Amino acid sequence: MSQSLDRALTLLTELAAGPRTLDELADSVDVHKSTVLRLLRTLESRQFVHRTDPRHYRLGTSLFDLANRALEDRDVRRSAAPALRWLNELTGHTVHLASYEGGEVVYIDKYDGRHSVRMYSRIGRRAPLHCTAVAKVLLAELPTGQRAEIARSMDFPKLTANTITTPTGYLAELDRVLAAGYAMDNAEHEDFIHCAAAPVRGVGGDVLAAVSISVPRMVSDAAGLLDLVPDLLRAATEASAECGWVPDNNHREKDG
Amino acid sequence: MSQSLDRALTLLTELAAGPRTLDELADSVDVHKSTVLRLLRTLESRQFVHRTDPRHYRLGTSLFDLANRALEDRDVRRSAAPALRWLNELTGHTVHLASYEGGEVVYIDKYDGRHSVRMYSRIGRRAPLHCTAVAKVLLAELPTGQRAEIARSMDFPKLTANTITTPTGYLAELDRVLAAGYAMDNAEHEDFIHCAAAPVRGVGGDVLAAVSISVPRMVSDAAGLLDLVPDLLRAATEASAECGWVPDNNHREKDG
DNA sequence: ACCTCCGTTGCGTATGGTGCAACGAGCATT
DNA sequence: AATGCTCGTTGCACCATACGCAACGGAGGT
Repeated sequence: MSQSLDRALTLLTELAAGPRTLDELADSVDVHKSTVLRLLRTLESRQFVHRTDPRHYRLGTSLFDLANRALEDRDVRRSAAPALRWLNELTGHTVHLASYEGGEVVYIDKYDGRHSVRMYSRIGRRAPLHCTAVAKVLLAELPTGQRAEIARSMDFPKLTANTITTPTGYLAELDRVLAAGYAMDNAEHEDFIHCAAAPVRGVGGDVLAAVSISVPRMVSDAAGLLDLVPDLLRAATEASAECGWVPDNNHREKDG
Repeated sequence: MSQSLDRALTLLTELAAGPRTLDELADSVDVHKSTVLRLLRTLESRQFVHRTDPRHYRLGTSLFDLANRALEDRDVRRSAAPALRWLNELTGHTVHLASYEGGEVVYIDKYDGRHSVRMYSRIGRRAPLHCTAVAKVLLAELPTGQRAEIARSMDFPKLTANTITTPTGYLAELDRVLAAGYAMDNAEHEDFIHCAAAPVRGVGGDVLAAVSISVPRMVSDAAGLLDLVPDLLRAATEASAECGWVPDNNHREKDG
């Protein structure tokens, strides 16, 4: 494990929170500032960081370039984009695309809704597993053993009155999602927002990603959210088709 | 300058182009694969890279998180978003936001148009200085000496029939931009697209960013593009207002 | 004009990163 | 089913490299 690289990554993470001075960075990594200076110089030469004035560093252009290049290469993202956009324009609500990788659920695309509500999400941000509709969709079709494993090792911080707080409760919820073909987040993450999510499938029928729609509770109640589910499913189906999915037969029996 | 860090950054850049195996990466950095393996492990432990299967690495979630977090913190971007969105929905064309930093012009936001034309741009990507409307806007108001300096050190690859290929031609163009208050890219970058761009100003009246609108030539000719300029300027003005700009008096005289 | 605060530099040291070579798992080929 | 290949992985010994220290110098404030 490379020490200097690890420190540099810490620096980048720190810089993501906003511009920093050399001293501040040295404190946060807890090494001598000359060391930090060298790392910063290397990062700067590759334009991963950038100094705005002599005393402040911030993240540089290479980082944005890299991240967005990689995002664009995600086939799901590109293929799903038109359907997401359609859903967003049709309903006016915020639409997300998330995928499961490396044990985490990550937002890989986002279309802001017309209601200017403050939303916790951001492209690249990790979504909590226990209280988001996208996570439920993405985990629901994993093998039963793996699901149980994940549920056991998860945290269940209670974020609202409705948050599911136990592994068993969560596994039961995943079963409901599996049966319904879509997932709900009944204000389990934030008090004022509820969501619905549906799977985007690839060639083999496996879940590549999850589309979700987030609606302020002030704008519509549970019934109103349910009314949007057909549109959500239509967008998800269209996105799946773009990803090569062929809806030959139902695949719900295949679970062992 | 840190050797291992530098190598790691090369690895990240390489991975941005798509998934790679250990050997491929070792070749591209030209070091022993065991060394690459260690670097990758460090990157993996911080989730900057992620292995999809035992043999392939790709960029990980931290990178997306970092980049987009930093992007969101850009005040210009957040402040300009509503105006850009408005312009995008009104015209149906692709809208960009770009800023000048560290000697480069970088796209920091993008709203896709309804015409599905292939566009060279991407958030985080660097825009060529000599043939894009955004670059012209961002460079136009720099001090004359700095402008000349930049023009001298620039490259002028001829990309289309209309590309400006000389420093003097470019400086003359910047003067036109300064006088007009907006910039055009008359298919100087790509044969089939032309653009117009206008400045977004901050409290002091200085140019924080540039908004641009890109239109396929198949859809509208030069006159048609000009017709869009008032809308473009309106969006830019609105974005500027959000950034704290107060249009007290014209500041065109202030140039020395 | 002084002082302080911080970024910067040179240098000696030993830590941490490197390449080597051998191992082993997974896959394809016969 | 057995063999050979490819490619990721591990342990080890060496020395290059990244580290901390301490002294320097410039900018900004009082």
